[in-house]
Amino acid sequence: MIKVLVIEDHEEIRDLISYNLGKENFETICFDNANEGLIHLENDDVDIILLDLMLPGLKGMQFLQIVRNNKKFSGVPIIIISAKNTEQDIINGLEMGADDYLTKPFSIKILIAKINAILRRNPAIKSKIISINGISIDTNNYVVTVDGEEISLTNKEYELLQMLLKHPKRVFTRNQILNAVWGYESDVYTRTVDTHVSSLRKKLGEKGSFIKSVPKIGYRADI
Amino acid sequence: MIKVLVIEDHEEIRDLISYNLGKENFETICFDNANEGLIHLENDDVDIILLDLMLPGLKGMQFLQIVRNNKKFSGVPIIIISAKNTEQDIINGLEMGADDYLTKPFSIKILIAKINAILRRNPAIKSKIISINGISIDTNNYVVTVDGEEISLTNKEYELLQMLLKHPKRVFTRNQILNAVWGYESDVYTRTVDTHVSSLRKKLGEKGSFIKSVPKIGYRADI
DNA sequence: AAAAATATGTCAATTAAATGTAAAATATAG
DNA sequence: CTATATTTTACATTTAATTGACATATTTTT
Repeated sequence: MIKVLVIEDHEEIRDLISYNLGKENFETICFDNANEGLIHLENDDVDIILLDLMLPGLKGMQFLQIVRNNKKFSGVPIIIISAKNTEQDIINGLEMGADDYLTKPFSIKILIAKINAILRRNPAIKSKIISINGISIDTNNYVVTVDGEEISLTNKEYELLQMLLKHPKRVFTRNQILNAVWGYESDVYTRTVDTHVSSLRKKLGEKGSFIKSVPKIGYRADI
Repeated sequence: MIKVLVIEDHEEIRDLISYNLGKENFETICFDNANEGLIHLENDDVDIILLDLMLPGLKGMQFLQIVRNNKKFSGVPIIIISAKNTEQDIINGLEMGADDYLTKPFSIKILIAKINAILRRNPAIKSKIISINGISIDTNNYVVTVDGEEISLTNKEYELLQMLLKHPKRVFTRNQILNAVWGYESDVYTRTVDTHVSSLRKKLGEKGSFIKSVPKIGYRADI
């Protein structure tokens, strides 16, 4: 699902955007200020940002500048939605790094068409990276690194690792793991999981010990 | 120099655009009809297209459709500049594949800012030669060289190589490759990809080994 | 606390599955 | 019609997954 970060201090506009994008199957995350938006951006990847300029606290243009100067986020498309509608306002916004600029009042349908046009051109290939405690999984590229060193995992090992790390601390039974990694109809021997856990631990080296067995139940990532 | 193809039947507007873009160091190629624009596109690569909709002969929307359905040009950004200014006109234009839509009368400065915003996001448009590790692809001329020696690839091999090298390290599934190289409606057997990988590796000689298979997933350029 | 019962760890052999590639069949271009 | 490119087929090769055996660890019972 496409995640849209909305930074807009007017509640009615936030609700309007949220409601209409929701109908188009976008997931919206809304904030009434840029500071919180920035924090969210640190913690969760988003696909596109809708940004108001006149905000309390951190101003929209400052937010834009921070995001564009940060390597990690600089690829995220940004559409400015603002009541500032002079030629110079628009030029400033675009030159500062916005991908498009809509002036208020705006048509929600045009907004949606513009979001789609931008996403069409930048297929959300942003790498979803799960990274905990020195182990990171680039889920787009199937690349796993331990302390920066790439290690090579087989498909089952990879899927298993991903499952465990997506919910650290949570205990999974062998059957849950079989269902998730092997598929529901598979009639594989439960203990096959153990073999894969074993080889996964081995490949992870020292870090492998974070995979704890929970006797009589299954395994969990104690990390 | 960035080449801008302008398709606009009003001479004053063509001149206005041409003059102002010239000052910004763009090269403009202007036509008063879409047919000639299309022929030009066939013969010379352009970086971005400015398109009027109400034209004599081939209409702007038809032009847009032709360009977007043609694999060779579908990546070229298009900004529509039109007097058609209803919400539905704009939505149609964007949904048909335009990257932006300016309504007349328009600000030339905003136009320039928008062109820059679009080009900023598609840097690949500017660099037409991909060159990594002794393998280089001149995407203007469809020429591939390995250590300076030109090699001859078939079209599918060429497209495949280009796809892999545009995103080194990234893993592509066989289906992603099929969609990108063969097109969405193609009903070609997945393993055909393998055959082409094989012949591509062979033609690349020693360097061919950079194409790594990722078991159960697909291929990637490990380069 | 020791012994018995049960569970997990891991190696090595086996089985299964995916990839590599040559060559035949088909399609396309000139 | 011929040459070339593309797709499919078939089989060889490689790689991964699974199982069984036994060692080690943990839990339960006495």
